[in-house]
Amino acid sequence: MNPIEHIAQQFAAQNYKLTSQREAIVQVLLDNEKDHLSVEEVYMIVKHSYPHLGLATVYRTLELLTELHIVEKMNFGDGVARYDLRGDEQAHMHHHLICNVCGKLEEIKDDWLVDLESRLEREYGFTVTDHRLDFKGSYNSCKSTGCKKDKECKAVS
Amino acid sequence: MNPIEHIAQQFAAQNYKLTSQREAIVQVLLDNEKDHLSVEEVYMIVKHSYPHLGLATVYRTLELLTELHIVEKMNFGDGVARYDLRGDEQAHMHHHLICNVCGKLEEIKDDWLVDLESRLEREYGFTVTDHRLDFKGSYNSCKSTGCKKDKECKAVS
DNA sequence: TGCTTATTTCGTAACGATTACTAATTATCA
DNA sequence: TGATAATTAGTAATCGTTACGAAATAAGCA
Repeated sequence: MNPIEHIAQQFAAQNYKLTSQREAIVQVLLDNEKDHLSVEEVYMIVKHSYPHLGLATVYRTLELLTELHIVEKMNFGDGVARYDLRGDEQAHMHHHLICNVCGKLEEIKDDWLVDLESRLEREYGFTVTDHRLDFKGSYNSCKSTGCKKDKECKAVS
Repeated sequence: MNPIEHIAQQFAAQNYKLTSQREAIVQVLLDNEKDHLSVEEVYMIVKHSYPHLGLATVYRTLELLTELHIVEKMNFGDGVARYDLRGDEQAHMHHHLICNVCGKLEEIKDDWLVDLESRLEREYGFTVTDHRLDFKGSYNSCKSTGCKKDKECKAVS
């Protein structure tokens, strides 16, 4: 089953319709899976395939996708909400490196925290459903080569 | 040296003055060290000791305290910035538990991530200067007793 | 002490992201 | 088809935050 079909099923399961507008927005997220797009960015991109789509619809759709746990809403302190598609299995394996020099945001998928989470269960009586782990710092290569000019670097702040 | 004096030194070291308004704001933070106050909350509290203090001054002062690394600015997804005094040594030992049931926010000080951070250094060539680790989930006691009525629980969202 | 200059504060206007609202459009289904 | 519900578009309103100009306060110096 391709990703769109899978998402369509998740919509149907909760009695929501995957309209053409919503599908266009989801497609933008799929096409930019590596990024953490803001509403405005999604809006600009989706306009290419769906010129008449309204900004409020992007807000509403991303909110709905968040409720359905198809995307994760995040905030990196730059004043705008950012959204990230997330596979069901990745909830506990999704971390970030944020470079102070170039602003690049790298996503890391690893199961670093499972031990900690079972420890929270034991020692704090706290059952973890989700977590967030961001590291701020700098790539050693950035510090030496002045990576600010690198076009690959996309600042988030 | 008491905390206010220590902070006064940090101000002086960067050629800023610890005015009476700034001192009143810092005192509010010291008095509520366990909480993560928003600007509006600081504003409401500081009015008791300094009725004429303006909202913009609270914004400016908290911004300045952030620059001086005396407080940490955080965002828990409830649409407002929150601020937390932080000791110099705590940068890498400062995590959160956020309860989905009652909204309580618990602060945990532990050195859980030092191993991970040295691993990032080795495997990613990334030097960590700061991190953020939030766990969302629920206290087992909350789930069973309906902790929403507990006055200790302070919602953040 | 007085004068000058820089810093800080105050109140409010402006800004930008987000939400709310109304009318229009589209889908559902009896 | 016709009635009802869901969705969208466009825009006004809201809310947290920032910017701005004028007034107040502090610092430097003759």
